[in-house]
Amino acid sequence: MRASRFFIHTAKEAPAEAELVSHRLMLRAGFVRKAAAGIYSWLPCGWRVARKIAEIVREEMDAAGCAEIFMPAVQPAELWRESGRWSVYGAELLRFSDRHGREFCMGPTHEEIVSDILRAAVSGHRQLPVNLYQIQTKFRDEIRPRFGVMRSREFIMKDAYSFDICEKGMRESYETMRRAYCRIFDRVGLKYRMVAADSGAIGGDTSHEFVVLADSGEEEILYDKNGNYAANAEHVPCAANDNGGDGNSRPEPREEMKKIQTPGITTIAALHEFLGGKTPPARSIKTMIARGSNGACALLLAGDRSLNIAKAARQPEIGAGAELASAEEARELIGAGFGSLGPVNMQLPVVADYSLQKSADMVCGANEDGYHYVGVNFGRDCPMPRFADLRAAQSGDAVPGGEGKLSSCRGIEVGHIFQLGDKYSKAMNVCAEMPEGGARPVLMGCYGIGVTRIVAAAIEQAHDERGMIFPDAIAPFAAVVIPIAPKKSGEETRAAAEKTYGELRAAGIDVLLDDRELRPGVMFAEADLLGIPHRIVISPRGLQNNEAEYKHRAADSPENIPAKTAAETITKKIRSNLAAGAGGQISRACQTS
RNA sequence: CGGGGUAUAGCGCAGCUUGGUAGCGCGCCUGCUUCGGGAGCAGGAGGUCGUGAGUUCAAAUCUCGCUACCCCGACCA
Repeated sequence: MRASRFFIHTAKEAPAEAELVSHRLMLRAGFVRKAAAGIYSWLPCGWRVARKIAEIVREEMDAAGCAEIFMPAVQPAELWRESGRWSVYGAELLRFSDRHGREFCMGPTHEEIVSDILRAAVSGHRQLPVNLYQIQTKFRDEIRPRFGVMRSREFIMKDAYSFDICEKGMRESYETMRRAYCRIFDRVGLKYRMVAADSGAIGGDTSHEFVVLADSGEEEILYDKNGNYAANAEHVPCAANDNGGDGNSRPEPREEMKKIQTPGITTIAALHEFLGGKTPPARSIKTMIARGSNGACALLLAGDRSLNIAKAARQPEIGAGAELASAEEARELIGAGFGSLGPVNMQLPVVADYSLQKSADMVCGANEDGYHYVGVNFGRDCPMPRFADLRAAQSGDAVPGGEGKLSSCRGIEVGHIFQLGDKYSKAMNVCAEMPEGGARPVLMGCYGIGVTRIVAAAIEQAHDERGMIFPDAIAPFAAVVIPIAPKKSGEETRAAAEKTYGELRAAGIDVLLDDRELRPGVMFAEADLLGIPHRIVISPRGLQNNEAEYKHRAADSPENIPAKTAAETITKKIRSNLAAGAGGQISRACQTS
């Protein structure tokens, strides 16, 4: 591609609205242009990156035995009513009507449509298994779109759906996808981890997330440095024998329970200070009121720990749809506000986190505004609560089922694979005649990759003050040839640049020739901003010694190489980089559970 | 959805307090010079000041409504 005929519009300044690095750089580099909140046009440079990612995904999905289809972005309400999701999905589903008043939505995902396709086409087990995928625009009406294409409302996603007749088959399909995903992210060239996303109601590996490592990521990952464990922090179980804090130190009560006046004290930190620092937050009882389908319940945690609401939902006292009660509800149920609650004389059922199991002489609210109890002990001053795993795991907790402590890092979710079982096939009657006779719902899996989000994640992961730094496989161009050729005396330089450019093209390298005859500084700045990994500069000065200058985007300084064989040299580098990503050997990032 | 903020040329901003018919930088166009890290000089194009109403002789500026966008919050008692 010749820069003179391409569409490169960069800016020195980014619009004020962008605060995330990737968003700023994408706007400065002219990757995208916003059309509305969370809705973007993809301009040529950005689109090249997105396309390259999509193409890698496509190749690996095809190689894994999936068949590409293309489903409608606009979907009829009737299918969503059939699956039950029309009423469940909420405001994130963008709904509208056509001229006849028929209801539709913009697809946030495609289980309904693909199920409808399957039930029409498949009737017997001999036609399965099948795995269909598409690369499509999705729409989710996010409450608050932000970070550019990282959390946009309209985005491009690869979604695949597998259909099997038995659980073993579903697991095999899942495993095939897991491996394909590892190959995809290896090839894309990013640092990532596959992490457990659900410890499993069904048991086993039912869901994995693929997370690109970046400090600005919204997901927290907890992992074992020895590589035996990695999971989304939200899904890390805390074991019964891991009590955290200083909870192991005082098994026997030493103090009598006393009620003390604590005017205006409603936080653990304020209480700690009020008590003169004597009772650490770990021995303060944090009492929260949660309710779900089964009722309301008081949850107790060590004061230095946080609740994981999903874990609360697993308690029989609470049940599905668990939410924390509002301050008004708490007052109605208990008669005291937040910060003054506690297990002593608590009318609601009580469940305590393991973090309190070995604590004695604790502090808690007195269920009366302005009062706390000190010297509280379970079993003596209030009934011994049932202990359960309620808290959010954090760095320093024990590795589940293993040795040592968890470490923490941040990442961006770019892929997620699930075993769905018969949830949709049952609701939508996707059945197949089984080998043993009789029709049964088929078992599904679904597998997503955020194509456009990967663009932002890649930039988030690798950039410097001058701009983006792309891996070879997804850079807008793998290489750029820059002639430094003054209008009057640059004939020879231009010719040499053309020659190198031609040779690179002939070798199949995706190369940009910057033939715009701009000042060198401008061309360098743009090449750096765009993150083009390999740069060859041809100058009159170099040509006198038969040399070209080569610099990798991430390198500190350039090196001189023979001009004659410059194209060959770069071709070799790029080919070896691409081969390393597609090496067949799945990277270590994928070997954690 | 609650709170806060912003809206002036393609982008970044000033002007608004104290009303008088719009300006700066980047970018764009023309010319000359320059040519290894976002050039210099000279000339030029480009704006219904988000939108609707109101106040006024006069509104970017004051008042009210609307819309869009951004930020914070919407689980830690």
